[in-house]
Amino acid sequence: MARRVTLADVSKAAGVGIATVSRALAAEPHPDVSAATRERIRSVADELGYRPSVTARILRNGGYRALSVIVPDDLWGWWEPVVVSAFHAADERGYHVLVHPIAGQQGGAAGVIAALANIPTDGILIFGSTTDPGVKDAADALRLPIVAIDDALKDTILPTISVDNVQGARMAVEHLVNQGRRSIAYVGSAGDAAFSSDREQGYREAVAAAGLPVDDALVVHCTDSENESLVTFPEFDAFLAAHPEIDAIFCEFDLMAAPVLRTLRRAGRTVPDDIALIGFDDERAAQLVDPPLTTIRQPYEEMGALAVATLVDRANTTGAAERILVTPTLKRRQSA
Amino acid sequence: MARRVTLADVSKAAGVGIATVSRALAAEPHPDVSAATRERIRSVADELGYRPSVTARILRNGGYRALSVIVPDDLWGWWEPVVVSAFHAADERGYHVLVHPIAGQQGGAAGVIAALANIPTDGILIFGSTTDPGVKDAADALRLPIVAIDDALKDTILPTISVDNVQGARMAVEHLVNQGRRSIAYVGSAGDAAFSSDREQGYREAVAAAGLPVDDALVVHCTDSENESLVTFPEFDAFLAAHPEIDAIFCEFDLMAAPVLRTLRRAGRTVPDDIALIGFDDERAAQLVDPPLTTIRQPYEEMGALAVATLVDRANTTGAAERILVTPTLKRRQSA
DNA sequence: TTGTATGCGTTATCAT
DNA sequence: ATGATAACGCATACAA
Repeated sequence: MARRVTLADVSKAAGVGIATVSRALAAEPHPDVSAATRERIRSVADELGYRPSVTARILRNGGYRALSVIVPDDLWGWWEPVVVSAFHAADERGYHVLVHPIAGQQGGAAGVIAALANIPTDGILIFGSTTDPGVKDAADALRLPIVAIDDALKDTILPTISVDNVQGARMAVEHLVNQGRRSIAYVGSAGDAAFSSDREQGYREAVAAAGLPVDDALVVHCTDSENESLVTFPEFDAFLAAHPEIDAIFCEFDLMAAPVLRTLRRAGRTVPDDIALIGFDDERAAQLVDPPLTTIRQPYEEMGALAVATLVDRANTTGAAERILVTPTLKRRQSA
Repeated sequence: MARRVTLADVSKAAGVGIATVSRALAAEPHPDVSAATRERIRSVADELGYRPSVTARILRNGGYRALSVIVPDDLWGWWEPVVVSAFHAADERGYHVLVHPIAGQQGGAAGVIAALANIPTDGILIFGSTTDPGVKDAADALRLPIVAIDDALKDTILPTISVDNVQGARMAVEHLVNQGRRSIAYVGSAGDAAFSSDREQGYREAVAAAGLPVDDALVVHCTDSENESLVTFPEFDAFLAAHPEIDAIFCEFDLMAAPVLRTLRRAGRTVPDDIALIGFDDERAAQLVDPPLTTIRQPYEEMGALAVATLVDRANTTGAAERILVTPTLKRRQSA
């Protein structure tokens, strides 16, 4: 691997001073370098294959700012709009944005953060903070401010931005009630994620608030299959058979709607005429299922901007592990 | 914004030489610095909030290598596995990987590349190279090697890695034929992308090779709706009504299968019993539709690794604008 | 118009 | 065990 070509090399080859070369090659050429020498220097630089050292430039000029976004292996598509809005917010503040997929890297999220030691960056935005305290430790070791976007954890060890899941669930059920639905089922996951219990709680609150009976029998928990071949949820299959009277379903998140819809279809039930269906998240899957899914949308744009603002403004502060809640909106499509 | 704390600051505050501080704070502390002074220096550094300058470190030590991956606004999920494999391939060679979403940045892809002038990077991997010659110009201006992953363009101005679309389409049709299907329709897009004509060509070749009549009437081109509310393709609705006799469909890409399946369902046709359906790409959508889609999978892992290899090995070569074809595989699910 | 010298923050070499 | 100093590659203030 040949040594890199520097200004000194070009200057020597062109028989001029280093400073002249620097001036001639600047992005907007210095006005007081003669056109003749500039052309000559340029061609020499070309010949030698000169490439300026971004690193040296940064060291000399200062002012390089970057934020690192750490994204999980799955959920791609979920966080796309968040990253985009984070980009814009960072841009406005003169920050670059680096995206680092965890993607099976050594040590998971904490490992990725540790690797940031060798990358110029000034802050970390991480999706789905795990319970792993190593994440916080790794960030602390680098003295980098960190904020998470996550609603899966009950106890945050990081400053965290989350959607208000209870409120979103209430909005979903209220929409169903407004459509005249009276027997509303809840289809949730079996896990113990915070968003899971929050959404179920919101469902219960809204059902009660509508003056409808809160019936535990109308709450189904489905187990997520490990492999992709999951076509329907056995739990929901059984539930629907036992409760043909329901006229609406609130799915804990959009992805669950795909298997649920398959079951409904096989049972000859129509959506939304027979049974209305509403999801949560408004991710890609919502547009792919049939019919397109009415859902509760997380305010992704706001979340990204908020994360960057928190990160930058907090750069010199100690970041308390508080949770910032943002408000979801109803996205109406055709399933309810 | 306070000036950054440097080694000199710590050294002054601790009353020791700069070198000692450097040694004490090194990742694996130098053995010949006394434990006492090390502890003292550490606590002083802590107090002052010292953060090493990655930039200065790089300048001094050299050896920093990075590759930039430029990803399009849509298609997230499509390129995820490619990026992941690129990560591993880059890692093996000691390269970092930076991901840059285009995400409405000034000047599109070319603008993103131009902005790389201020980011330490040694090569560019771009998804879906556009016809924009500005992309190549921008990369050339930075003297950065660039390779594209794309199968939409006929004439490549960049070294490009593509899946063999003709072969993939043939594989799809052959699979259908092997299932005993005899009246196979082609549902494609109306655009003039290279993959579009290639896949249609592969379809025609395979139909002919199977001794089946190649009937233009069995080829439908559907117009992509701009807004997301596209539920079915009017062109396909009409086609199905006119050709109830078909027993199989090859969709140009997975995403088209969602609207097609809706039409089929409304017409009371069952998949795969009545009509078999096969897609192309094996992206997320394939697993969400009902039934899960049998499809032709692009070898994403291979593509990412190949791109990195090309980039790194080509670093000092002139990159000819050749096209490297990779072979797809059949991914069997339930629609055919 | 062009050249010389300095400093950006590190680490490594050489002294001490 | 620790300190002074050179060098990484660049851009600029200052001289010429």
